[in-house]
Amino acid sequence: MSRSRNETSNGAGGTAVLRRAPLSRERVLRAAVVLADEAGIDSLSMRNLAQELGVAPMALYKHVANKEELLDGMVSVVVAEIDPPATGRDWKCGVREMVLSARRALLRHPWAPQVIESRTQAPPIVLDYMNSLIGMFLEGGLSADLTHHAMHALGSRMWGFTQEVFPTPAPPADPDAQAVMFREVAQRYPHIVTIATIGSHDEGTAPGGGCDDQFEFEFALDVLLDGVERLHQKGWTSAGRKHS
Amino acid sequence: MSRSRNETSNGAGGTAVLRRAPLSRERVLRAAVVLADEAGIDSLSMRNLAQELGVAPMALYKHVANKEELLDGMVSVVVAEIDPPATGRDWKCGVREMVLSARRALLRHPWAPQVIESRTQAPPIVLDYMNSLIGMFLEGGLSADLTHHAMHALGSRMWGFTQEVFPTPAPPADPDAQAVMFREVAQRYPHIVTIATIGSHDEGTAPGGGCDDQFEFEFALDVLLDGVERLHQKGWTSAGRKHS
DNA sequence: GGGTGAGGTGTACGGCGTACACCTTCGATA
DNA sequence: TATCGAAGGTGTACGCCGTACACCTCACCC
Repeated sequence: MSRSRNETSNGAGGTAVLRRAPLSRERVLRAAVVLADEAGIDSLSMRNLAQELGVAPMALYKHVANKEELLDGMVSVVVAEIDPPATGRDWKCGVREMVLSARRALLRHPWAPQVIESRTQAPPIVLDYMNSLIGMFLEGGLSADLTHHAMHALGSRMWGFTQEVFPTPAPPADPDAQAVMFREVAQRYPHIVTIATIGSHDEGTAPGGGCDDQFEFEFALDVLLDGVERLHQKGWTSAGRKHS
Repeated sequence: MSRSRNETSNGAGGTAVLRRAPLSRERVLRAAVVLADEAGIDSLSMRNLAQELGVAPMALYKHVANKEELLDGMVSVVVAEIDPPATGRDWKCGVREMVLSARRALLRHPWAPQVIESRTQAPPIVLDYMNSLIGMFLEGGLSADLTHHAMHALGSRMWGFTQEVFPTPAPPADPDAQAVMFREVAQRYPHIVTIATIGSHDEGTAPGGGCDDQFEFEFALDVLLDGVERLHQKGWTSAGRKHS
């Protein structure tokens, strides 16, 4: 409808006449990230994304091969947001800092863990990230052997998230039903109730009511890094342990 | 077609005339597990499962509310395969043994990790499992506080798997292309190549060629358990660390 | 000025989960 | 023994999904 002359000649070339902002892989990926951020990953269908961009669904396939590649691209966008750590630090601090930066990026995109775990190929930028993490271990003096296993031990935590399997069920709204359920739960799962009701002073009624995710994450990360450090200091090699 | 008298009166009641084995929640769940085991989780659609059972798709909905509940049930079937550890052991051995039993169960059902991670509610048997894990920590003398964080730190590893994000890409078949790619990879990701080519003596050509998953799992599990044990011996509490 | 290739469109196909109305069967009850 | 109601199974249909394929348009270049 309203395509005025004003939209013309917007760049160095000086000859482009744009009816609408032209699609590009970049634009598609960014729109996908925004859509997933705002509407949830379940709302990210090729059709929805196309609509968001004011374009026919099939137009997207001129810029991404298929939905899998779209998801790969979205992961790349997120990983590109991870900051490299300040240089010249202790390897443990460096790794810690970088992983926590990854975590900050992931928290901005709640869909990312799930999508990352579903990938079957690592995009190049993802390998770059892993490469620099490994580099920090190696430059810190850890053996390639120990570094290898440390990376495996980090697992998904190197992306800044811990898959929280079976998230806490929300307690029922009705206070009576809540009391009944609490009694039943306490009887069948006494240990769960024991550990769930310490620390969460505000909300002691439901298992795991108020965990501090950030604290849990750093706790686990530090246990791992401290453990690896200790093994390093002991001169650990996998040979001595392989069949014990 | 061929429903003979031979199929009648097959049980205690003595009056049942069966045209085919009757459906039941139990049968549906077990068939779903078998189908997922054999054909992969992607082949598990309500339609496929119904066909496998010789039944119309909608018949399944008389036994499970919807596909989510079907998946919940399948997880329950797998978790039921986990053996409780021998009693009277050190807490660390007990936990270790039980987690490794969980791992054995999971390895029999390769689809399980993915399905477990997609659950939003824990079925009762899953809570039973967590409850008994927690019980072992507590009976071992660990504080509820430390146990709580230890469980979080275990994360998905308490189910016997480590989500291997970005699995190793398969090297190209063509040996020439393989050599070229290896050079490129070594240039861009030197650290990855460094840690990938140690230890895997048979297959040193591709990153991460031949990792021993079981070893990696136990390594990480032991780092965590040892770390927790050390904190326990030091009388660790979360209070001292919460804002350091 | 005609050809070319990149980018966008429209239609259609086969799959999915499942709502809904329906039919059959069978045990419990009047 | 007649009736009824519930439990279990069926068939159809709807609205999603990813995407193959043929087509159109139009800027650009020889």
